Amino acid sequence: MQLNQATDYAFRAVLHLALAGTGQVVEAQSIAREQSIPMRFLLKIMRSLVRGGIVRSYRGVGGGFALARPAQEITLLDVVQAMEGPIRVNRCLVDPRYCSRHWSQHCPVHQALGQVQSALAQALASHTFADLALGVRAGPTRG
Amino acid sequence: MQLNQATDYAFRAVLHLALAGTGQVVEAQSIAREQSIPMRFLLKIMRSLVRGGIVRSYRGVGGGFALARPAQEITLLDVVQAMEGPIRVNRCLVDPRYCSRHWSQHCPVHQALGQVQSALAQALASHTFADLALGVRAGPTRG
DNA sequence: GAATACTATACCCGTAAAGTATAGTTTAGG
DNA sequence: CCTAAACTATACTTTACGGGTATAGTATTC
Repeated sequence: MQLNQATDYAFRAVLHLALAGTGQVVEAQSIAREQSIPMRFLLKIMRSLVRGGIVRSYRGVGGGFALARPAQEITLLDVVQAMEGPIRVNRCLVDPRYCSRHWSQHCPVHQALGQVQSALAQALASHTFADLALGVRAGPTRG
Repeated sequence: MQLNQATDYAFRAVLHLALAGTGQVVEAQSIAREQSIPMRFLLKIMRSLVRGGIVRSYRGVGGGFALARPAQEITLLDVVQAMEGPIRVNRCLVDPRYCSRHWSQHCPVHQALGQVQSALAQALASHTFADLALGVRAGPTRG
């Protein structure tokens, strides 16, 4: 029940780009350095974010990465999904092989977890990187 | 971002006991058989639930397991915590070693994930095993 | 006191997380 | 058009953990 390290790094990287400004190209080198992310691992992460349509990449001299759309249109959920695929609290929610034990179609655990999963997705979707960037600029609020 | 198999089994086991009735002793053998859980693995799981104060165990001939308190006082959250420890969406929320990158105390990612985690805990806590048991008895509702 | 049923540790194996390495492709600029 | 900069693709390594099994032990009932 935990996000993995790569996803956490991805949050920092996207926030970094959001702070630079939408469309502003930043090279991996500087993201890695300032966010303390191992360079090669960051590049791997960035490729997932590119595939997910969250950032754009620019190759060659003067290249780098930039947000593919405004920060207020990128949520935590978008990043989690780009990094880890669709969220699923329990594989039984998605793979019928794991849900046919004894109650088959009408399993109450299944139903309850479905609601939990929706709540989780909604919570993740309610935070945009514009909000987060604001949080940084506003200074310490120690939530 | 997924509950593990042991936790899923634990849900089934606790629900099984809830259906038997609070205080009603059921032996592991029959839980394992009816819920399709490997016997020895189930015993391991039950020990976590005992430690977590969710079920009581009875040794010796005629022994087994029973809910330690009424089903309406046991939530999905209780079981998750008994099985996996306190939920934490990101280790940075709990281990300062993982949160001091660049923004140190006032990290906006940290704050946002804190809210997500609260939402998740609340969603899990909103389902009791009395509710789930009702769902079973009510028959297929296909949520 | 023997059979039953849970307890405690410790072990095993496969897979995935986390990170590294090597080779390749695109682009800017001289 | 060649070179260096910067991302891409793939594959590999290492470690940890999930999922499960095995062995020996302890309590309880009859």
